[in-house]
Amino acid sequence: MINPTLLFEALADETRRRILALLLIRGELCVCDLFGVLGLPQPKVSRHLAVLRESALLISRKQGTWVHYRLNPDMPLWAAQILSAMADGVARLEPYRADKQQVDACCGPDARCTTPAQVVNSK
Amino acid sequence: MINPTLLFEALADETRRRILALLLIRGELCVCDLFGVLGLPQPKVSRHLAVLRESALLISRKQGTWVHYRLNPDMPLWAAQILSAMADGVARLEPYRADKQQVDACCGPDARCTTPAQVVNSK
DNA sequence: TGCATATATTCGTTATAACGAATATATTGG
DNA sequence: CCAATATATTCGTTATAACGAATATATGCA
Repeated sequence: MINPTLLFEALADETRRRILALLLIRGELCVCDLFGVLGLPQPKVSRHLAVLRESALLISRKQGTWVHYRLNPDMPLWAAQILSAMADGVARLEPYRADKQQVDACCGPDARCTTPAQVVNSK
Repeated sequence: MINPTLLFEALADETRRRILALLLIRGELCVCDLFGVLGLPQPKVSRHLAVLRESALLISRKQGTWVHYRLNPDMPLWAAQILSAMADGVARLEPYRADKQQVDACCGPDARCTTPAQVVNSK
């Protein structure tokens, strides 16, 4: 299901690595959280999310107007190992480190975000 | 020393993944072995080897007119894990599978090649 | 020195991918 | 239905990267 060529093309872009690194920490984030934390224009983030979806690294879940992205849970071991090692490799570098602090500050250090979408979900 | 951006840009090209996968199996190969096994023009392979050298994934060792390439032994764990997982991901796919058979046929299933260079070395 | 072999590099072209700006779609609530 | 919000897509442009062909370099040997 996951193809090495698509996976490595996806990982060749820093914005996409930042998104993946955030989702490895967070589990799930909506588009507005992502472009808020990354400080990038929404269409840019949306296009990169489309690439990650097409490479089968991410899946999306639509809830009202919000779309939540998370890692594809049906990922082969080798692919999950690559993402995990990538996260190790970037953890101490900018802008990844700032991204992590940003998402912790915005949503707290725990697994789940308290974004508008999450507030809605919890009602 | 190894930088995630350069690493993932290097891995985004299939020829470079084929080279890395062969070196993970073989340990060390010279340029003539590589372009022989890959069935690609020598200048093309040489340019891709330069990219892999500049990304610090490979180091080269010159012996006479031959240049031997191998994985950089001073690679951080996360980078080595990515290469290892990449090899797992491609092992059953073409052209990687055929490359492995080709290099085994040409050099025997053991760690060292019996290329012209190797023959010279053993004298 | 001169030739042959192994490897590297340059050059001009072409394909690919990222971008900003603008716009489209879709869902919710009044 | 209309307005507001969240997300996605299109379009034209620009930057990047890969390519084939040709050439350069460097080493070994007669």
